[in-house]
Formats: sequence, C-alpha cells, structure tokens
Amino acid sequence: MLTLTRKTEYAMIAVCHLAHAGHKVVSARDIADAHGVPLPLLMNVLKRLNRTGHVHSVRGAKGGYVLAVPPDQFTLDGLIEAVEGPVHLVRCTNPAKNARRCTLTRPCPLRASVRKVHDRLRDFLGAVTIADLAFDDRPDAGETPKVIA
Amino acid sequence: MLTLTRKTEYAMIAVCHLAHAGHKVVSARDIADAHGVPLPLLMNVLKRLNRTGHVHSVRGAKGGYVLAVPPDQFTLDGLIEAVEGPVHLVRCTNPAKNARRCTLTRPCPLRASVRKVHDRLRDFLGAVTIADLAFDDRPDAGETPKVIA
DNA sequence: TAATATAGCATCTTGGCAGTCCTGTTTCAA
DNA sequence: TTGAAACAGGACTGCCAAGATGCTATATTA
Repeated sequence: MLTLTRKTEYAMIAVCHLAHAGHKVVSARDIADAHGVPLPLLMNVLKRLNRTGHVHSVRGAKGGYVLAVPPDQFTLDGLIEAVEGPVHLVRCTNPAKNARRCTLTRPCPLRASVRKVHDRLRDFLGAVTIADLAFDDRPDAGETPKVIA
Repeated sequence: MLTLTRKTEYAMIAVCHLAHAGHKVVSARDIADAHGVPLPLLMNVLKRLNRTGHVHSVRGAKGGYVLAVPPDQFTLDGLIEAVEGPVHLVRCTNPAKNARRCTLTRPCPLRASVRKVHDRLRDFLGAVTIADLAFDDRPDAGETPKVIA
C-alpha cells in the first residue's frame, strides 16, 4: 500500500518516452505499442497531462504529443498531482471541502508532526524529476534527489 | 492517491497514545474515548498490531494494550507494514505472487530508477519513528529524519 | 474525402477499504 | 461461582474510487 495508481504508472512511462523523443511528436499509439500499455488508458492519461499543461498535443493525422516541460524541471510530485490529484499523506492535510474534517481529538496530538512528515514526503517527491527516471544511465542518476531536514 | 489508510491513521493515534502511557496498560476503549476513534475499528487495528508483535495485549477485565517496541525504534514504515501490508510504490516492486507481474516493456526502462525512488521512500518512512510523532514537543522533533542519497 | 489522431464525456465493472457483527476466550471482582 | 469487562479471530456487507471501455466530435494530413 501507499502505492501509486496505474494511471501514474502509465503517465511515468509516457512522459519518459516523450523525454527520450525530445521535440519529436509521438502518437499515443506509438507509446502504447512500444511499452505494451493499453492504448485507451494511455490516451486518458495523456489527455489529462495535456489539460494540465505538462504535454502539448498535436491533433490530426501525424499528430501526437510533445513534452511541454523540460524533464529536469518535471517533478514526480507534479506528475502525480496532474494525474491523481494532490498528494495527501492523511486526510487532515487535505483542505478540500469534500474531505471530511478530522473529527478526532482537538487539538490533535499528531497533527503537527504528521504535517511535517507529509511536507517532507512532498519535498522528496518534488526532488525526483522525470529526467531522473528517464535517464537512469546518467552518472548517479536516481541518487541525486536529496531530502535533508 | 499515495494516502495512508484510516487503519494506519487509527494505528498512529493508538500507538502514540500507548507511547505516552509508558508501561501502563490501556484499554482500547480508553484510547477510543480519548480521541473519538470508533472503537470496533480501533480494536481491529490493535488486534493486528498484537499479532505483528508491536503491542502486547492483556486479556480480561482491566486488560488492554502496552507498547511492545520502544517508540524510538518503532518506525512509521513498520507501522504501515503491520497494518496495511508492505509499502510498494508501484506494483512491480511487489514480489508477492498474487501481484500481477509487470507485462510492460522488457527490459522496463523505468524499473531501475523507480526502484531507487521506492527504496528512498522506504528509507524515509523507516527514519520516522513513533517517538517523532508522539513527542513532537521535543527539540526539533520531526526534523530529525534525514534521507540523504 | 477518407484516414488518422486527439478532445471530452459518459458509462460500466471491480477490488479493496471501511465498517459492522458474532462467537469464543480470558481475567477480574463481587 | 457467576457476571461483567476486555481481547481474539473471524465472517460479512456496503460503498466508493480506481480501472477500464465506448461513443461522438473535432482537427489535420494526404
């Protein structure tokens, strides 16, 4: 548990594929074929990423997608937020009005410390970039994201 | 959405309560009353934590629970694993036989780098202890867990 | 104009979380 | 000895979000 959804998995694959493609337009079908991802689901994800401005879309025949954000400025946190919505370690860090307010003890003895853990988690996810994921063969890629208190 | 389940929330509350209680036996009802947590759910969680050896149970009237692991050696990762099962950022890090094997590209271009992120996440969760959560008023509590590449 | 490819919904299914309940066992205290 | 308190270990159900599919519209190319 504490697992990313499949949509995010598909998004990671797609975005990394686009990162490798550079400025070339790549269709959803090409990405799906290249990685064995179900095309309709991949398209759902790419449509979302287009709406959030993380990729540009080119419609029509010979159309497809291009990364709209440089891979080294495209964070994992941003990707998750685009596809799943904002990360919230626990409900009480979610300010959305539909999120049931924490009815537990007031003042909640955990609130402050959990909040810190939550912030640290987001810092962590914000330090991981698509470039880290896509170009793992770089010297020490994946070792770069540091989270220091 | 990369969110802890309520069971884990309840477990955090219970375990922190027990941490404050020291070696005193505290009943599930007392904890539930103290924090407004639904008793049956809290009991489910405590039963689990007892089976995993994180708390000791005392049966019978005047019975209850005592922390079985020192708070500063009781990690958030351990708590989550006890209540929800092991943390797996993506499915392909889950070796369980019932976990569908990743049928995506072989060799998966993301596997290595995602694995690193996953390991880093677990290191992070393993560095947060119940003591950090329960005794937030300690000097710089919550600031302690450092995750450095 | 036909084929290709994205846009935007709408819909359906399913698995797991959340919650409830029941029965049994242990211990204390009257 | 008996009743109450409290934990043990399940089974069971409802519900919601994730997961997946489908349809129609629009844009572009050849």
